[in-house]
Amino acid sequence: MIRKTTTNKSSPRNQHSNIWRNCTNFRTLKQIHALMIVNGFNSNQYALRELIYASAIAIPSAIHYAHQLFDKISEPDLFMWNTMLRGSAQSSKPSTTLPLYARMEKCCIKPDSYTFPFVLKACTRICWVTSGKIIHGKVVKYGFEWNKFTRNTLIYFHANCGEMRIARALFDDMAKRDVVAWSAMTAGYAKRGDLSMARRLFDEMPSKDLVSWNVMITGYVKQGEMESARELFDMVPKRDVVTWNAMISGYVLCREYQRAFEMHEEMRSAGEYPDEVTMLSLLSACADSGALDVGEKLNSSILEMDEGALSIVLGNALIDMYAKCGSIKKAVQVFRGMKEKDVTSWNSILAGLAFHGHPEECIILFEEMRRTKFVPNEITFTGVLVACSHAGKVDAGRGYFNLMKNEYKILPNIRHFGCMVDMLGRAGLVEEAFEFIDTMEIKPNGIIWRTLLGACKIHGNVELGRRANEALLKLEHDESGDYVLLSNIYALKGEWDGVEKVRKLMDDSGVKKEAGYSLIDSANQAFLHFLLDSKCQIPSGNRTIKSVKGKNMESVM
DNA sequence: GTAGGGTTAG
Repeated sequence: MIRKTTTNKSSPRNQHSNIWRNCTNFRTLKQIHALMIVNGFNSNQYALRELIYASAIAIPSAIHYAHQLFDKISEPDLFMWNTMLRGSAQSSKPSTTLPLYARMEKCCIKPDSYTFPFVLKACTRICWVTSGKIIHGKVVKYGFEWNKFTRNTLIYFHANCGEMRIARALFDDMAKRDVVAWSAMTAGYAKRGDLSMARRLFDEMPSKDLVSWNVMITGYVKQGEMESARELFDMVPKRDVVTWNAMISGYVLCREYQRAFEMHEEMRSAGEYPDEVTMLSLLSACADSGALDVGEKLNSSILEMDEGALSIVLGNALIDMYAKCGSIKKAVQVFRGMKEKDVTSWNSILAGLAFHGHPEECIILFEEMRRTKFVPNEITFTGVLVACSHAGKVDAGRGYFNLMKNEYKILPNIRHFGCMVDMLGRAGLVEEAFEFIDTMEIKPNGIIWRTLLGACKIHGNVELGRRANEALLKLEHDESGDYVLLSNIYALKGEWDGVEKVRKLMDDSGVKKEAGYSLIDSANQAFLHFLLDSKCQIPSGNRTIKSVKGKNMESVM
């Protein structure tokens, strides 16, 4: 048995209403909605409040439905607006919160003390610094800066987005600092890697609760300081699932998979139930270590949860785990069996096929994806281009590369270029690969030149090989002399693991990765106008959202 | 009906 992360919280009103108390899943929700329409309650304000609450908060998977319902309500009240903001902020798409708030302002609905904590939570989750600062201004304008909840959320926002000075000023200027404010500051220092400052706050806190302990433990875990984390873990007066998850994810991060698995056993013995997050950590441990047997057991546990309803994230993690453990058939089976999928589900299976010996199937499945509503992203194309490279399909690869740029407006990143160079090099088109590098909008990194160098060796092109080698040496001399030195030291000692680590470090940091851009859709126009109204400078025509590592980042304006 | 901690794809 594992417990689901999201609990179905009931509003006080729900407790008085049997029909809503029984509304615990999407199907029932739709039935109740149908009953409302049939019985003429679909314009009753209280019934609508319940309906919005159930779809936006109580049943997290229904948030999309909540948005559709909400759009049809002619004059939603403040409670409904706040409920929608709350639901959006905690959903998988927090970026929908700000356009919603902008619409609220446009409708001349005055916010109350509940409004801003939700909006700020969204800004924090997606690190929308500029928008969050504008919201901070609104908080002051409407006079909520002294509201305890709002102020704590503001501190958390600034601390989490790297503005420790602002967070500190807000914190110092508080009449009564509660444990939430202390924990927010501790988390902020820990996040920027200042563990000694974080620890000082943690030790100075007048009182600590479970969350403060978890914040400090997580701080150590994120910096790989597992010994300190363990020390606190042994000292903590009470543990919850988050405490266990922090430790498990820490051991996975520092590749101590066996310890992570042992922690999981220990956790169950202590009577704590794993949740979705525990499972995600453990599945990634299986994927990285090839522990198929453990992965299969986890799969069984997951299926016991919630009458076998598999969440999208867990389905995605299972696909990845099976693919990386060499069980590609099981990976496809999980993918096919998923009732709901997202773009990550497609990316997981496409990458699984591409990287584990099934490039043709990857390409076929990608064509299937294009026939669905799912829009591929930059990660999708990494998988597809790898598949073309491994299958030797040069024409298809060139086609998909252009499709990505022209149809989906995705700027190719260093991995995409790497795939193309690899593909051309493998096919013996070394000269074309060289010309291709010349056309790159971003500076080639070590991987690109090494790939080309390898191809030149195989195909016996001495002249181009020499040029690739020169470029590689120049790059390493210019940008990563220390890394090379370090790498050589490892190599001298025969520590090839170290060589690989340094090389990875070089390739990850040596090249400035350009962010991909995508257009804000028309639904977000209200948000744009909101930003413009807020005297935020946006150069004309620069209506962009940056997409970095799959996460939407707001424009830097 | 409000705030803080843990998370999957290259």
